[in-house]
Amino acid sequence: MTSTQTLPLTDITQADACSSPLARAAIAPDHADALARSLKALADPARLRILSIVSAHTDQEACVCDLTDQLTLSQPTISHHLKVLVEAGFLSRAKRGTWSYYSLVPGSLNAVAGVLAAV
Amino acid sequence: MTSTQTLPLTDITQADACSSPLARAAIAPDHADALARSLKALADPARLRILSIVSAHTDQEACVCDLTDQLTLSQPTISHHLKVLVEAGFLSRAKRGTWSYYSLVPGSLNAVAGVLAAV
DNA sequence: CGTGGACATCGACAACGATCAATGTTACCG
DNA sequence: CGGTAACATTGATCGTTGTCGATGTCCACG
Repeated sequence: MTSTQTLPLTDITQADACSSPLARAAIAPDHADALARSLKALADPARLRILSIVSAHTDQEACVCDLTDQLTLSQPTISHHLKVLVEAGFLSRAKRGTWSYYSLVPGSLNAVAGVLAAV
Repeated sequence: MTSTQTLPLTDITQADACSSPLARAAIAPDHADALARSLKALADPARLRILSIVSAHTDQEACVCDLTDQLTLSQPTISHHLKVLVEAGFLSRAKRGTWSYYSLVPGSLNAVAGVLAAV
C-alpha cells in the first residue's frame, strides 16, 4: 500500500493530527462534579459495609448497635460515616425512642450505578 | 435440588431487641475494600471527565493532548490522573510515536456499576 | 430526680490526595 | 547531531479525610 497520504476526507478543524473524531459529547463539568461527590461518599470500605448491612436486613433498616457490633470501628467513627451517607442521600435516619434507625433510600444506589455506566 | 430455605426463624442470636432479622449476608470486608479502591479511583471530577472524553471518541481512544485541551489542569496533573485510572484498570495505555493513546478497558465501568448496585 | 444507655458532636491528629513547577525521557525533524 | 515537541516523573505544598477520645444530648426507667 503506497502511502499516497491522500486523506482529505474533510478539512478537519481538529487541533492536532493525533486526535480522532468525536462520537458524542463528553460529560459536563458540573455533572462530573456531582457524580464525583456521590462516588466519594461511597468510596470507603466502612461505608460500603454499612450500606450492605442495612440492606441485608429484612426491613432494609438497621440501628447503630447493629453496625458497632459488626464493624471494628469506634462508635463516633460509625456515626461519622452514617452522617456522610445521609448527607449524600443514600441513607435516611429515623429516631425511635433511644435508638436511631438507618434505612436505605430506595433507588439511590441504582441511580449512581446507572449514571456511572453511562459515563 | 435442596432448598436453601433452612432459616431457623426462632431464636436467632440477636444482639439486641432493636435489631431486625437478616434477609441475606452482608458484603465481605475484603470485597468492600476492593470495591472501595475502584470507587476511589472514580471519585474525582477530573478523572470522570477523562473517562467521558475518552469514551466519546469514535474509537474509544484519546491522546493526552485531547485532555489537556479540554481540562483546565496542568499536564503533570492530567498524567497523574491517567496513571490512577490505568492502575485501577479503567484505562489502558498505548504509545505510538510521540503520542500516548489511552483507551477504555471494555466492561470495566459496567462491572463496577453492577457490583455497586448489588451492594 | 438521678442514673445509665444510645447516639451525636467536638477537637485533634495523622495519613492521604490533588495540584503545580521543575526536571527527566523519548521520539521526530531539520 | 542539535533542537523541539509530547509525555512521564519528582518533589513540595496544602487542603481533605478517616480515626479516636472526650464530651454533650436525649430518652427510658427506677
